[in-house]
Amino acid sequence: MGNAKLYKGSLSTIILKLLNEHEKMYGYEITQKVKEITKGELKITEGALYPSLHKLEAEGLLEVEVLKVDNRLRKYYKLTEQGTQETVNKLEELERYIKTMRALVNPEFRFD
Amino acid sequence: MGNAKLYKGSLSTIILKLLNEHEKMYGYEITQKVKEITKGELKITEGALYPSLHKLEAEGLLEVEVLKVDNRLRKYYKLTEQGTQETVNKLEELERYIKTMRALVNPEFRFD
DNA sequence: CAAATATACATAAATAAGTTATGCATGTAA
DNA sequence: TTACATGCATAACTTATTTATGTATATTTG
Repeated sequence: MGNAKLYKGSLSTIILKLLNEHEKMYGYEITQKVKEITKGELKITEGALYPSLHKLEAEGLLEVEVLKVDNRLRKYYKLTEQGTQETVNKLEELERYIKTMRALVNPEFRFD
Repeated sequence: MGNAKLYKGSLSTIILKLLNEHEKMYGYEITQKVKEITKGELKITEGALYPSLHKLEAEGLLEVEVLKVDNRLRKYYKLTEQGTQETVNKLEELERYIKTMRALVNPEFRFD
């Protein structure tokens, strides 16, 4: 991903959340959506995206439907039930991560 | 580190920030301080910590002073001037990361 | 009309940052 | 005397990326 090393580990969270919001998306669409939402801050590379999608599918979190649109292939992904559950977990993990990092880095946020 | 994969990439930020706050710390002390501040949420493993400290030193961000306390060795690390500057950068990166992730994951936080 | 750019997928080699396991040494508590 | 805490270190392995390619079609641009 474009810039900071911090994004390492957050790609699957991003994918799951976008699919949670959009019901059905294909790979290229995901890269564009992320670029748009983040105003170019984050650019997902294909070398990261496609293996990640395949892994999520293999884990049973996503299911695929291949369509031909304008004579081009598109593989649409959507959340399985398990995927929807895992999305909740990943989002909780992200919030916990952010809280923990704030506590570490921002002394006035420290837990009581 | 203990739990989520999200912490990957944030160790150097944590180390630099703690040294920014404490002037001078040794490795074991850092692991304990992190455990304390995060209430056990985050446990830094030695296999991650020591290589990271060595790398930061090699990059000129930290300098070392070896002391013998209670007949045991301690390697105290402190920020160099460059290290202080890099701390600012890392903290900015962290804030930018958090903002970007919030925009992605929390639609009501999306940028205008 | 040719060339570049956008759309759409994919994979392989290399890199980075961790985990897990292990090793050494001293001191203290059970 | 055995376990646990303090204190450092490294090597082998794993995982998630980056970088570099490859294929193919569609559209824009000079």
